[in-house]
Amino acid sequence: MSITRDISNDCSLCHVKFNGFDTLSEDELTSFKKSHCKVIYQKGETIIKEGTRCTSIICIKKGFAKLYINGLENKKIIIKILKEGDFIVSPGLFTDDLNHFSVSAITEVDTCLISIEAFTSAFRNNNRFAEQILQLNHHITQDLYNQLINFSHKKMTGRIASTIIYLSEKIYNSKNFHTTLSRQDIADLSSVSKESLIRVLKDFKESNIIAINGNHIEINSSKTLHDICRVG
Amino acid sequence: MSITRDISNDCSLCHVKFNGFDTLSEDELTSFKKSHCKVIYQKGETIIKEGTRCTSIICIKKGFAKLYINGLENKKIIIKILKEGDFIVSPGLFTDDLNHFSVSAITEVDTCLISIEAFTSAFRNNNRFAEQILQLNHHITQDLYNQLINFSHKKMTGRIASTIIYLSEKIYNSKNFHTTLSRQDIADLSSVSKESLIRVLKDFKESNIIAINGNHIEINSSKTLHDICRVG
DNA sequence: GTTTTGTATTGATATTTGTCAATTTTTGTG
DNA sequence: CACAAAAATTGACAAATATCAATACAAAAC
Repeated sequence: MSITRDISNDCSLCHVKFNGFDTLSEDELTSFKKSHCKVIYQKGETIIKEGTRCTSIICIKKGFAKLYINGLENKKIIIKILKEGDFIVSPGLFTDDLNHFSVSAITEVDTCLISIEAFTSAFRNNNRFAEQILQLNHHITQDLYNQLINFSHKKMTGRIASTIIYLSEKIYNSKNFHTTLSRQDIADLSSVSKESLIRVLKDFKESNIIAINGNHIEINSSKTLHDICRVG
Repeated sequence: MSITRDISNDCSLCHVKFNGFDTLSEDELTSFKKSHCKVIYQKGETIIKEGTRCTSIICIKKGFAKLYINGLENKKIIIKILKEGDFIVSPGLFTDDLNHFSVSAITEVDTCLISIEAFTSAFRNNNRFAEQILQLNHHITQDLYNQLINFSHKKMTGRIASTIIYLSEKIYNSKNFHTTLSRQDIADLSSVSKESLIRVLKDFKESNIIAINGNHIEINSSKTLHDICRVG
Protein backbone atom coordinates (compact mmCIF):
# COMPACT_ATOMS: atom_id res chain seq x y z
CA MET A 1 0.00 0.00 0.00
CA SER A 2 2.80 2.39 -0.65
CA ILE A 3 3.07 2.76 -4.39
CA THR A 4 1.08 5.66 -5.78
CA ARG A 5 -0.24 6.26 -9.24
CA ASP A 6 -2.05 9.00 -11.04
CA ILE A 7 -5.45 7.90 -12.15
CA SER A 8 -6.16 11.17 -13.86
CA ASN A 9 -4.24 13.36 -16.21
CA ASP A 10 -6.04 16.55 -15.44
CA CYS A 11 -5.64 16.46 -11.68
CA SER A 12 -2.05 15.80 -10.90
CA LEU A 13 -2.65 15.50 -7.17
CA CYS A 14 -4.85 12.45 -7.55
CA HIS A 15 -2.47 9.98 -5.93
CA VAL A 16 -3.87 7.06 -4.09
CA LYS A 17 -1.80 4.83 -1.82
CA PHE A 18 -3.28 1.69 -3.24
CA ASN A 19 -1.38 -0.98 -5.12
CA GLY A 20 -4.58 -2.00 -6.84
CA PHE A 21 -4.47 0.92 -9.25
CA ASP A 22 -1.22 -0.41 -10.65
CA THR A 23 -3.06 -3.44 -11.89
CA LEU A 24 -5.48 -1.44 -14.01
CA SER A 25 -5.20 -1.73 -17.77
CA GLU A 26 -5.05 1.36 -19.96
CA ASP A 27 -8.72 0.87 -20.84
CA GLU A 28 -9.71 0.56 -17.22
CA LEU A 29 -7.72 3.63 -16.32
CA THR A 30 -9.38 5.52 -19.11
CA SER A 31 -12.79 4.51 -17.89
CA PHE A 32 -11.85 5.60 -14.35
CA LYS A 33 -10.67 8.91 -15.71
CA LYS A 34 -13.81 9.40 -17.76
CA SER A 35 -16.13 8.67 -14.87
CA HIS A 36 -14.20 10.64 -12.31
CA CYS A 37 -15.11 13.99 -10.95
CA LYS A 38 -13.11 16.28 -8.77
CA VAL A 39 -14.83 17.85 -5.79
CA ILE A 40 -13.57 20.12 -3.04
CA TYR A 41 -15.25 20.08 0.35
CA GLN A 42 -14.91 22.76 3.01
CA LYS A 43 -14.13 21.97 6.62
CA GLY A 44 -17.29 20.67 8.29
CA GLU A 45 -18.98 19.59 5.09
CA THR A 46 -20.44 16.12 4.76
CA ILE A 47 -18.81 14.06 2.04
CA ILE A 48 -20.78 10.87 2.61
CA LYS A 49 -23.97 10.63 4.61
CA GLU A 50 -24.82 7.32 6.28
CA GLY A 51 -28.03 5.87 4.88
CA THR A 52 -27.78 7.42 1.42
CA ARG A 53 -27.16 5.37 -1.67
CA CYS A 54 -23.53 4.79 -2.54
CA THR A 55 -22.79 5.99 -6.02
CA SER A 56 -19.07 6.65 -5.93
CA ILE A 57 -15.76 5.41 -4.74
CA ILE A 58 -14.00 8.32 -3.10
CA CYS A 59 -10.31 9.11 -3.19
CA ILE A 60 -8.90 11.72 -0.86
CA LYS A 61 -6.39 13.79 -2.75
CA LYS A 62 -5.67 16.36 -0.10
CA GLY A 63 -6.78 17.21 3.41
CA PHE A 64 -8.30 15.23 6.27
CA ALA A 65 -11.73 13.78 6.92
CA LYS A 66 -13.34 11.68 9.62
CA LEU A 67 -15.16 8.46 8.87
CA TYR A 68 -17.78 7.74 11.53
CA ILE A 69 -20.89 5.78 12.32
CA ASN A 70 -23.91 7.04 14.18
CA GLY A 71 -24.64 5.11 17.31
CA LEU A 72 -27.18 5.61 20.06
CA GLU A 73 -28.48 8.92 21.44
CA ASN A 74 -26.79 11.01 18.76
CA LYS A 75 -23.42 9.69 19.78
CA LYS A 76 -20.86 8.88 17.13
CA ILE A 77 -17.95 6.49 16.78
CA ILE A 78 -15.12 7.77 14.64
CA ILE A 79 -13.71 4.69 12.94
CA LYS A 80 -10.75 6.35 11.32
CA ILE A 81 -9.28 9.53 9.98
CA LEU A 82 -8.84 9.71 6.23
CA LYS A 83 -6.03 11.56 4.58
CA GLU A 84 -4.29 12.10 1.27
CA GLY A 85 -4.10 8.87 -0.64
CA ASP A 86 -6.98 7.16 1.13
CA PHE A 87 -9.53 5.36 -0.85
CA ILE A 88 -13.04 4.54 0.38
CA VAL A 89 -15.27 1.76 -0.84
CA SER A 90 -18.59 1.58 0.96
CA PRO A 91 -19.49 -1.80 2.49
CA GLY A 92 -22.82 -1.27 0.76
CA LEU A 93 -21.18 -2.29 -2.50
CA PHE A 94 -22.59 -5.65 -3.65
CA THR A 95 -24.88 -5.69 -0.61
CA ASP A 96 -27.60 -3.05 -0.12
CA ASP A 97 -26.02 -0.19 -2.08
CA LEU A 98 -26.21 2.03 0.97
CA ASN A 99 -23.54 3.95 2.81
CA HIS A 100 -22.99 2.46 6.24
CA PHE A 101 -20.94 5.34 7.54
CA SER A 102 -20.64 9.08 7.19
CA VAL A 103 -17.55 10.99 6.17
CA SER A 104 -17.03 14.64 6.86
CA ALA A 105 -14.20 17.04 6.18
CA ILE A 106 -12.08 18.22 9.11
CA THR A 107 -9.98 20.44 6.85
CA GLU A 108 -10.57 21.52 3.29
CA VAL A 109 -10.59 18.25 1.36
CA ASP A 110 -9.93 17.62 -2.31
CA THR A 111 -11.57 14.45 -3.52
CA CYS A 112 -11.82 12.49 -6.68
CA LEU A 113 -15.05 10.55 -7.14
CA ILE A 114 -15.06 7.48 -9.35
CA SER A 115 -18.35 5.97 -10.41
CA ILE A 116 -19.37 2.66 -8.91
CA GLU A 117 -19.89 1.35 -12.43
CA ALA A 118 -16.30 1.92 -13.51
CA PHE A 119 -15.09 0.46 -10.27
CA THR A 120 -17.34 -2.59 -10.48
CA SER A 121 -16.33 -3.22 -14.03
CA ALA A 122 -12.64 -3.15 -13.07
CA PHE A 123 -13.34 -5.44 -10.14
CA ARG A 124 -15.07 -7.93 -12.41
CA ASN A 125 -12.63 -7.88 -15.28
CA ASN A 126 -9.31 -7.57 -13.55
CA ASN A 127 -8.58 -10.28 -11.04
CA ARG A 128 -5.41 -8.64 -9.77
CA PHE A 129 -7.44 -5.55 -8.97
CA ALA A 130 -10.12 -7.64 -7.27
CA GLU A 131 -7.47 -9.32 -5.18
CA GLN A 132 -6.16 -5.94 -4.03
CA ILE A 133 -9.64 -4.86 -3.07
CA LEU A 134 -10.17 -7.99 -1.01
CA GLN A 135 -6.79 -7.37 0.59
CA LEU A 136 -7.86 -3.85 1.50
CA ASN A 137 -11.03 -5.24 3.03
CA HIS A 138 -9.10 -7.76 5.05
CA HIS A 139 -6.95 -4.98 6.46
CA ILE A 140 -10.11 -3.14 7.40
CA THR A 141 -11.41 -6.23 9.18
CA GLN A 142 -8.14 -6.57 11.08
CA ASP A 143 -8.34 -2.92 12.14
CA LEU A 144 -11.89 -3.43 13.36
CA TYR A 145 -10.79 -6.42 15.45
CA ASN A 146 -8.20 -4.21 17.10
CA GLN A 147 -10.81 -1.55 17.65
CA LEU A 148 -13.03 -4.12 19.39
CA ILE A 149 -10.18 -5.08 21.70
CA ASN A 150 -9.45 -1.43 22.40
CA PHE A 151 -13.05 -0.71 23.23
CA SER A 152 -13.79 -3.78 25.28
CA HIS A 153 -10.60 -4.58 27.13
CA LYS A 154 -8.87 -1.26 27.64
CA LYS A 155 -9.63 1.42 30.15
CA MET A 156 -9.98 5.07 29.17
CA THR A 157 -6.30 5.82 29.56
CA GLY A 158 -5.35 2.93 27.27
CA ARG A 159 -7.89 3.89 24.63
CA ILE A 160 -6.84 7.53 24.68
CA ALA A 161 -3.13 6.65 24.56
CA SER A 162 -3.98 4.49 21.57
CA THR A 163 -5.73 7.39 19.86
CA ILE A 164 -2.81 9.75 20.41
CA ILE A 165 -0.39 7.17 19.00
CA TYR A 166 -2.70 6.63 16.04
CA LEU A 167 -2.83 10.34 15.28
CA SER A 168 0.91 10.74 15.67
CA GLU A 169 2.10 7.63 13.83
CA LYS A 170 -0.60 6.98 11.27
CA ILE A 171 -2.13 10.34 10.52
CA TYR A 172 0.21 13.25 11.14
CA ASN A 173 3.51 11.32 11.02
CA SER A 174 5.04 13.42 13.73
CA LYS A 175 5.44 13.45 17.51
CA ASN A 176 4.52 17.06 17.37
CA PHE A 177 1.35 17.82 15.54
CA HIS A 178 -1.51 20.21 15.18
CA THR A 179 -4.93 18.66 14.77
CA THR A 180 -8.22 20.03 13.50
CA LEU A 181 -10.12 17.45 15.51
CA SER A 182 -12.21 18.84 18.35
CA ARG A 183 -12.03 17.38 21.85
CA GLN A 184 -15.37 15.74 21.10
CA ASP A 185 -13.85 14.14 17.99
CA ILE A 186 -10.90 12.76 19.93
CA ALA A 187 -13.37 11.46 22.50
CA ASP A 188 -15.41 9.82 19.71
CA LEU A 189 -12.25 8.14 18.43
CA SER A 190 -11.54 6.81 21.90
CA SER A 191 -15.04 5.89 22.98
CA VAL A 192 -15.06 8.07 26.09
CA SER A 193 -17.02 11.15 27.08
CA LYS A 194 -15.56 14.52 26.17
CA GLU A 195 -15.10 15.41 29.86
CA SER A 196 -13.26 12.18 30.60
CA LEU A 197 -11.03 12.74 27.59
CA ILE A 198 -10.07 16.19 28.85
CA ARG A 199 -9.26 14.85 32.31
CA VAL A 200 -7.06 12.07 30.93
CA LEU A 201 -5.23 14.48 28.62
CA LYS A 202 -4.63 16.69 31.65
CA ASP A 203 -3.21 13.69 33.54
CA PHE A 204 -0.91 12.85 30.64
CA LYS A 205 0.20 16.45 30.55
CA GLU A 206 0.85 16.60 34.30
CA SER A 207 2.84 13.36 34.06
CA ASN A 208 4.88 14.94 31.26
CA ILE A 209 3.91 12.22 28.81
CA ILE A 210 2.58 14.77 26.39
CA ALA A 211 2.51 18.52 26.07
CA ILE A 212 -0.81 19.90 24.94
CA ASN A 213 -1.73 23.42 24.07
CA GLY A 214 -5.06 23.89 22.37
CA ASN A 215 -4.95 21.78 19.27
CA HIS A 216 -1.23 21.29 19.32
CA ILE A 217 -0.01 18.02 20.81
CA GLU A 218 3.55 16.94 21.40
CA ILE A 219 4.50 13.48 22.57
CA ASN A 220 7.30 13.62 25.13
CA SER A 221 7.44 10.01 26.14
CA SER A 222 6.43 7.77 23.32
CA LYS A 223 7.48 4.72 25.31
CA THR A 224 5.22 5.50 28.27
CA LEU A 225 2.34 6.11 25.89
CA HIS A 226 2.90 2.76 24.17
CA ASP A 227 3.09 1.06 27.56
CA ILE A 228 -0.21 2.56 28.66
CA CYS A 229 -1.71 1.54 25.35
CA ARG A 230 -0.47 -2.03 25.53
CA VAL A 231 -1.40 -2.73 29.13
CA GLY A 232 -4.81 -1.12 28.75
CA MET B 1 -27.14 -16.11 1.13
CA SER B 2 -29.89 -18.70 1.24
CA ILE B 3 -29.28 -21.02 -1.67
CA THR B 4 -27.19 -24.05 -0.78
CA ARG B 5 -25.14 -26.31 -2.94
CA ASP B 6 -23.16 -29.48 -2.51
CA ILE B 7 -19.52 -28.94 -3.15
CA SER B 8 -18.70 -32.57 -2.64
CA ASN B 9 -20.20 -35.81 -3.86
CA ASP B 10 -18.91 -37.96 -1.08
CA CYS B 11 -20.19 -35.92 1.86
CA SER B 12 -23.81 -35.17 1.33
CA LEU B 13 -24.02 -32.84 4.33
CA CYS B 14 -21.58 -30.39 2.87
CA HIS B 15 -24.05 -27.58 2.30
CA VAL B 16 -22.92 -24.04 2.55
CA LYS B 17 -25.27 -21.07 2.72
CA PHE B 18 -23.32 -19.09 0.26
CA ASN B 19 -24.54 -17.98 -3.13
CA GLY B 20 -20.97 -17.80 -4.32
CA PHE B 21 -20.70 -21.54 -4.76
CA ASP B 22 -23.42 -21.40 -7.37
CA THR B 23 -21.15 -19.37 -9.55
CA LEU B 24 -18.43 -22.01 -9.65
CA SER B 25 -17.82 -23.78 -12.93
CA GLU B 26 -17.67 -27.57 -13.10
CA ASP B 27 -13.87 -27.37 -13.22
CA GLU B 28 -13.71 -25.11 -10.22
CA LEU B 29 -16.08 -27.34 -8.31
CA THR B 30 -13.94 -30.33 -9.19
CA SER B 31 -10.86 -28.61 -7.94
CA PHE B 32 -12.66 -27.70 -4.69
CA LYS B 33 -13.71 -31.30 -4.31
CA LYS B 34 -10.24 -32.60 -4.99
CA SER B 35 -8.60 -30.28 -2.48
CA HIS B 36 -11.19 -30.71 0.18
CA CYS B 37 -10.89 -32.76 3.30
CA LYS B 38 -13.49 -33.65 5.80
CA VAL B 39 -12.63 -33.28 9.47
CA ILE B 40 -14.65 -33.83 12.61
CA TYR B 41 -13.81 -31.87 15.75
CA GLN B 42 -14.94 -32.74 19.25
CA LYS B 43 -16.47 -30.19 21.60
CA GLY B 44 -13.71 -27.99 23.00
CA GLU B 45 -11.25 -28.67 20.21
CA THR B 46 -9.52 -25.83 18.44
CA ILE B 47 -10.32 -25.63 14.74
CA ILE B 48 -8.32 -22.50 13.98
CA LYS B 49 -5.68 -21.02 16.23
CA GLU B 50 -5.00 -17.29 16.03
CA GLY B 51 -1.47 -16.58 14.86
CA THR B 52 -1.02 -19.75 12.82
CA ARG B 53 -0.74 -19.71 9.07
CA CYS B 54 -4.02 -19.92 7.21
CA THR B 55 -4.03 -22.85 4.86
CA SER B 56 -7.70 -23.60 4.39
CA ILE B 57 -11.10 -22.14 3.92
CA ILE B 58 -13.38 -23.86 6.40
CA CYS B 59 -17.00 -24.81 5.88
CA ILE B 60 -19.10 -25.86 8.84
CA LYS B 61 -21.24 -28.78 7.80
CA LYS B 62 -22.74 -29.61 11.16
CA GLY B 63 -22.54 -28.38 14.73
CA PHE B 64 -21.59 -25.07 16.35
CA ALA B 65 -18.31 -23.28 16.91
CA LYS B 66 -17.24 -19.97 18.38
CA LEU B 67 -15.08 -17.51 16.48
CA TYR B 68 -13.10 -15.33 18.87
CA ILE B 69 -10.14 -13.04 19.20
CA ASN B 70 -7.72 -12.90 22.09
CA GLY B 71 -7.61 -9.55 23.77
CA LEU B 72 -5.81 -8.35 26.87
CA GLU B 73 -5.10 -10.32 30.05
CA ASN B 74 -6.26 -13.62 28.60
CA LYS B 75 -9.68 -12.19 27.94
CA LYS B 76 -11.49 -13.08 24.75
CA ILE B 77 -14.07 -11.45 22.52
CA ILE B 78 -16.41 -13.86 20.80
CA ILE B 79 -17.16 -12.26 17.45
CA LYS B 80 -19.76 -14.73 16.32
CA ILE B 81 -21.11 -18.22 16.57
CA LEU B 82 -20.67 -20.39 13.51
CA LYS B 83 -23.14 -23.03 12.50
CA GLU B 84 -24.11 -25.35 9.69
CA GLY B 85 -23.61 -23.66 6.36
CA ASP B 86 -21.13 -21.09 7.57
CA PHE B 87 -18.04 -20.45 5.62
CA ILE B 88 -14.87 -18.88 7.01
CA VAL B 89 -12.23 -17.02 5.05
CA SER B 90 -9.41 -15.69 7.19
CA PRO B 91 -8.66 -11.96 6.86
CA GLY B 92 -5.06 -13.11 6.51
CA LEU B 93 -5.84 -14.09 2.92
CA PHE B 94 -3.97 -11.77 0.53
CA THR B 95 -2.46 -9.96 3.52
CA ASP B 96 -0.11 -11.75 5.95
CA ASP B 97 -1.39 -15.32 5.52
CA LEU B 98 -2.08 -15.56 9.23
CA ASN B 99 -5.22 -16.37 11.12
CA HIS B 100 -6.44 -13.33 13.00
CA PHE B 101 -8.94 -15.21 15.10
CA SER B 102 -9.40 -18.57 16.73
CA VAL B 103 -12.29 -20.93 16.18
CA SER B 104 -13.21 -23.69 18.57
CA ALA B 105 -15.96 -26.26 18.62
CA ILE B 106 -18.79 -25.84 21.14
CA THR B 107 -20.47 -29.05 20.00
CA GLU B 108 -19.15 -31.82 17.82
CA VAL B 109 -18.44 -30.09 14.51
CA ASP B 110 -18.18 -31.55 11.04
CA THR B 111 -16.09 -29.43 8.73
CA CYS B 112 -14.96 -29.43 5.18
CA LEU B 113 -11.59 -27.83 4.55
CA ILE B 114 -10.85 -26.39 1.12
CA SER B 115 -7.30 -25.47 0.22
CA ILE B 116 -6.43 -21.80 -0.06
CA GLU B 117 -5.01 -22.54 -3.51
CA ALA B 118 -8.28 -23.86 -4.93
CA PHE B 119 -10.12 -20.96 -3.35
CA THR B 120 -7.67 -18.36 -4.61
CA SER B 121 -7.79 -19.78 -8.07
CA ALA B 122 -11.59 -19.59 -8.12
CA PHE B 123 -11.43 -16.04 -6.80
CA ARG B 124 -9.06 -15.03 -9.56
CA ASN B 125 -10.77 -16.77 -12.44
CA ASN B 126 -14.41 -16.34 -11.62
CA ASN B 127 -15.52 -12.77 -11.20
CA ARG B 128 -19.00 -13.70 -10.04
CA PHE B 129 -17.42 -15.74 -7.27
CA ALA B 130 -15.06 -12.87 -6.37
CA GLU B 131 -18.03 -10.53 -6.18
CA GLN B 132 -19.80 -12.86 -3.76
CA ILE B 133 -16.71 -13.02 -1.58
CA LEU B 134 -16.47 -9.24 -1.45
CA GLN B 135 -20.15 -9.14 -0.62
CA LEU B 136 -19.58 -11.55 2.26
CA ASN B 137 -16.76 -9.33 3.49
CA HIS B 138 -18.93 -6.27 3.34
CA HIS B 139 -21.53 -8.02 5.47
CA ILE B 140 -18.80 -8.86 7.97
CA THR B 141 -17.75 -5.20 8.06
CA GLN B 142 -21.34 -4.13 8.66
CA ASP B 143 -21.64 -6.62 11.51
CA LEU B 144 -18.45 -5.30 13.07
CA TYR B 145 -19.80 -1.75 12.92
CA ASN B 146 -22.85 -2.91 14.84
CA GLN B 147 -20.63 -4.68 17.31
CA LEU B 148 -18.71 -1.43 17.89
CA ILE B 149 -21.96 0.41 18.59
CA ASN B 150 -23.07 -2.35 20.93
CA PHE B 151 -19.80 -2.26 22.83
CA SER B 152 -19.37 1.47 23.05
CA HIS B 153 -22.83 2.93 23.40
CA LYS B 154 -24.83 0.26 25.16
CA LYS B 155 -24.86 -0.63 28.80
CA MET B 156 -24.56 -4.22 30.00
CA THR B 157 -28.28 -4.87 29.87
CA GLY B 158 -28.46 -3.71 26.26
CA ARG B 159 -25.46 -5.77 25.20
CA ILE B 160 -26.74 -8.87 26.93
CA ALA B 161 -30.25 -8.44 25.50
CA SER B 162 -28.59 -8.14 22.12
CA THR B 163 -26.70 -11.38 22.66
CA ILE B 164 -29.83 -13.28 23.69
CA ILE B 165 -31.67 -12.01 20.61
CA TYR B 166 -28.70 -12.98 18.45
CA LEU B 167 -28.66 -16.51 19.82
CA SER B 168 -32.40 -16.87 19.48
CA GLU B 169 -32.90 -15.32 16.06
CA LYS B 170 -29.66 -15.95 14.25
CA ILE B 171 -28.23 -19.10 15.78
CA TYR B 172 -30.85 -21.36 17.27
CA ASN B 173 -33.88 -20.03 15.38
CA SER B 174 -36.15 -20.46 18.35
CA LYS B 175 -37.42 -18.49 21.34
CA ASN B 176 -36.75 -21.56 23.36
CA PHE B 177 -33.30 -22.96 23.02
CA HIS B 178 -30.61 -24.99 24.65
CA THR B 179 -27.09 -23.67 24.30
CA THR B 180 -23.70 -25.28 24.76
CA LEU B 181 -22.14 -21.90 25.47
CA SER B 182 -20.88 -21.44 29.01
CA ARG B 183 -21.74 -18.35 31.05
CA GLN B 184 -18.21 -17.14 30.35
CA ASP B 185 -18.86 -17.54 26.62
CA ILE B 186 -22.09 -15.55 26.77
CA ALA B 187 -20.19 -12.92 28.75
CA ASP B 188 -17.45 -12.87 26.08
CA LEU B 189 -20.09 -12.36 23.41
CA SER B 190 -21.51 -9.43 25.37
CA SER B 191 -18.29 -7.86 26.58
CA VAL B 192 -19.16 -8.05 30.28
CA SER B 193 -17.70 -9.98 33.17
CA LYS B 194 -19.12 -13.41 33.90
CA GLU B 195 -20.49 -12.23 37.26
CA SER B 196 -22.23 -9.23 35.71
CA LEU B 197 -23.74 -11.45 33.04
CA ILE B 198 -25.19 -13.74 35.68
CA ARG B 199 -26.67 -10.83 37.58
CA VAL B 200 -28.30 -9.38 34.48
CA LEU B 201 -29.72 -12.75 33.44
CA LYS B 202 -31.16 -13.05 36.94
CA ASP B 203 -32.76 -9.60 36.56
CA PHE B 204 -34.26 -10.58 33.23
CA LYS B 205 -35.58 -13.76 34.79
CA GLU B 206 -37.09 -11.94 37.77
CA SER B 207 -38.74 -9.45 35.39
CA ASN B 208 -40.17 -12.40 33.48
CA ILE B 209 -38.47 -11.34 30.26
CA ILE B 210 -36.81 -14.70 29.95
CA ALA B 211 -36.92 -18.05 31.69
CA ILE B 212 -33.54 -19.59 32.27
CA ASN B 213 -32.68 -22.95 33.66
CA GLY B 214 -29.09 -24.05 33.31
CA ASN B 215 -28.32 -23.92 29.62
CA HIS B 216 -31.92 -23.72 28.55
CA ILE B 217 -33.21 -20.25 27.73
CA GLU B 218 -36.74 -19.25 26.81
CA ILE B 219 -37.68 -15.77 25.71
CA ASN B 220 -41.00 -14.71 27.20
CA SER B 221 -41.11 -11.11 26.10
CA SER B 222 -39.34 -10.66 22.84
CA LYS B 223 -40.60 -7.10 22.61
CA THR B 224 -39.12 -6.04 25.95
CA LEU B 225 -35.83 -7.64 25.02
CA HIS B 226 -35.74 -5.75 21.72
CA ASP B 227 -36.60 -2.53 23.53
CA ILE B 228 -33.75 -2.99 26.00
CA CYS B 229 -31.46 -3.78 23.11
CA ARG B 230 -32.47 -0.76 21.09
CA VAL B 231 -32.35 1.81 23.88
CA GLY B 232 -29.07 0.44 25.19
C1' DG C 1 -15.18 46.20 19.88
C1' DT C 2 -18.90 43.99 21.74
C1' DT C 3 -22.23 40.40 21.56
C1' DT C 4 -23.23 35.82 20.53
C1' DT C 5 -22.31 31.18 20.00
C1' DG C 6 -19.90 27.15 20.35
C1' DT C 7 -16.20 24.73 22.46
C1' DA C 8 -13.25 23.59 26.39
C1' DT C 9 -12.55 22.97 31.23
C1' DT C 10 -13.47 21.99 36.03
C1' DG C 11 -15.75 20.11 40.10
C1' DA C 12 -19.20 17.44 42.40
C1' DT C 13 -21.82 13.49 42.18
C1' DA C 14 -24.26 9.30 40.73
C1' DT C 15 -24.12 5.27 38.02
C1' DT C 16 -22.17 1.47 36.05
C1' DT C 17 -19.36 -2.23 36.19
C1' DG C 18 -15.53 -5.10 37.55
C1' DT C 19 -13.01 -7.62 41.22
C1' DC C 20 -12.42 -10.57 44.99
C1' DA C 21 -13.78 -14.06 48.06
C1' DA C 22 -16.95 -17.38 49.58
C1' DT C 23 -20.39 -20.79 48.49
C1' DT C 24 -23.16 -23.78 45.78
C1' DT C 25 -24.00 -26.57 41.89
C1' DT C 26 -22.74 -29.33 38.15
C1' DT C 27 -19.81 -32.34 35.66
C1' DG C 28 -16.42 -35.70 34.91
C1' DT C 29 -13.76 -39.72 36.46
C1' DG C 30 -12.10 -43.69 38.80
C1' DC D 1 -21.26 -43.91 44.23
C1' DA D 2 -17.74 -40.76 45.87
C1' DC D 3 -14.45 -37.64 45.05
C1' DA D 4 -12.22 -34.01 42.47
C1' DA D 5 -12.43 -30.43 39.35
C1' DA D 6 -14.76 -27.05 36.94
C1' DA D 7 -18.53 -23.92 36.40
C1' DA D 8 -22.12 -21.05 38.27
C1' DT D 9 -23.81 -18.08 41.74
C1' DT D 10 -23.98 -14.63 45.39
C1' DG D 11 -22.59 -10.66 48.22
C1' DA D 12 -19.65 -6.91 49.51
C1' DC D 13 -16.88 -3.63 47.85
C1' DA D 14 -13.85 -0.72 44.99
C1' DA D 15 -12.73 1.18 40.68
C1' DA D 16 -13.93 3.29 36.47
C1' DT D 17 -16.61 6.36 34.08
C1' DA D 18 -20.57 9.19 32.76
C1' DT D 19 -23.53 13.00 33.80
C1' DC D 20 -24.80 17.45 35.22
C1' DA D 21 -24.03 22.11 36.17
C1' DA D 22 -21.15 25.93 36.31
C1' DT D 23 -17.62 28.55 34.37
C1' DA D 24 -13.87 29.97 31.20
C1' DC D 25 -12.29 30.67 26.77
C1' DA D 26 -12.17 31.38 21.83
C1' DA D 27 -14.06 32.16 17.42
C1' DA D 28 -17.45 34.22 14.53
C1' DA D 29 -20.97 37.71 13.63
C1' DC D 30 -22.65 42.12 13.88
